[in-house]
Amino acid sequence: MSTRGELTREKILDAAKDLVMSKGFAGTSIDDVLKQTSVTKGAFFHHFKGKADLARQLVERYALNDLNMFKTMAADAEAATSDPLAQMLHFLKAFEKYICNSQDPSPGCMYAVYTYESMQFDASVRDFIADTLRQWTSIYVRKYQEVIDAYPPKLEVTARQLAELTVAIVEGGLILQRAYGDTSVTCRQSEQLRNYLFLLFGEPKSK
Amino acid sequence: MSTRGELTREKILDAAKDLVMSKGFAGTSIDDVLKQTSVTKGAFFHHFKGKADLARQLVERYALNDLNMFKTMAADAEAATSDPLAQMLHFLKAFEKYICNSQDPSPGCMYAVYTYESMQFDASVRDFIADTLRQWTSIYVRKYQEVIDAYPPKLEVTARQLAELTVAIVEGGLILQRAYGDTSVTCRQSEQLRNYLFLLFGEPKSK
DNA sequence: TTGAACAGACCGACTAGTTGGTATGTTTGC
DNA sequence: GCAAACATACCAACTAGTCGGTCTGTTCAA
Repeated sequence: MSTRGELTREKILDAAKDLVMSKGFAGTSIDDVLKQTSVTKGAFFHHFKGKADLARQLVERYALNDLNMFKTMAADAEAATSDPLAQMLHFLKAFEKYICNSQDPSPGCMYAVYTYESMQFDASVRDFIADTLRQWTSIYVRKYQEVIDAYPPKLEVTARQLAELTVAIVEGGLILQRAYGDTSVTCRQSEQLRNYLFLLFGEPKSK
Repeated sequence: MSTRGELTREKILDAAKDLVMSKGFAGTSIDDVLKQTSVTKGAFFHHFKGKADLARQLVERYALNDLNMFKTMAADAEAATSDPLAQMLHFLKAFEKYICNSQDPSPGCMYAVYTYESMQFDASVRDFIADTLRQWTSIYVRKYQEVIDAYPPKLEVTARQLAELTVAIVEGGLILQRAYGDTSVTCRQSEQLRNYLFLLFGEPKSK
């Protein structure tokens, strides 16, 4: 699988990810990527049809990695306990651990980058982002529905509201984290979400 | 105050804001702004030293408007009631009304744009964003501290945590809102925050 | 075993258009 | 008349993208 060509393609995508994350997509030129990777123009255009193709491949790879990590964490939580609320809390704690232990000083979300430069990209890329984000929330929706079914909430809430809130808190946390240069912000937001869930649903019955 | 020159300067900033919000800063060229405004290059460089200066003036004006609106809403809430919790809820509802009634299909936060293209800008602009965001949260911190002092929270929380959560929920909500093209997302997030505050502090004693 | 045929990976000079920015002149309102 | 406000022509650097060619490894028939 990791032929020579595949290796350079990955190298390009890795560098592009870092550059896009710090300067945005429009702010990153192909020459920037080439300089960073010592890859030549010919090689670049051998692997990518153009800059738009780079954009697409970049976000598609990101989404794949992202959903994989997400699903691994979810499976982890499901293996640890059968109680939906305990699973959710387990998942959130795992996420907090991951974010806090990341040595990246200014991490961020690729979807957010693309969303705030949305008009740069053609509709299919925008749709892909929206779909991925929807897919992401819909997994949360299912989980939260199980929680709501098992634990009558103290206030009327829908699974969708909680799912969107979960995603929004992470996205918002990452922005503050980047702006402040404080790596612990997103963690603290996630803790607050757990607080909210505790107040809504109480303690999980079984550990 | 609104001399002829001031008018074109405002016209440029207005157009630049729209463009930057939809394509990002690096994705917006000076020529784009000129085309949109029918202003000539000479006029542009008469009012702005360069693109970096446009960036600074843009975000400074945004911060000014933003903080003004924020303070107006806060003063409104303080005029309506003297109870800190009731003030906070009043403020959040006013904010929700403002966001929901905005006809802008894909609004967003200029700070978020700049934060995700941060390496485009020099350190002073980045610091300005961080300072403004800090100023924003610190007003929340003071308010939440009053709430905590008056209403013993059901869980141990700091005013800072709640303040950051408030900002994060809005920032995250705006991203989802843009990505989905759904104008009601941020509102719903804010409602969830009010839910959390209700569970933490209960009903305000006085309306 | 060898060498012709082929294919994927890569090179880097080149181009047409765009970029931010400047230099110089003209208009406008007081 | 004078300064702020604006217009126009221009430039050098950079941009994405092209294109003819090379290098390296594999396949396969003789």
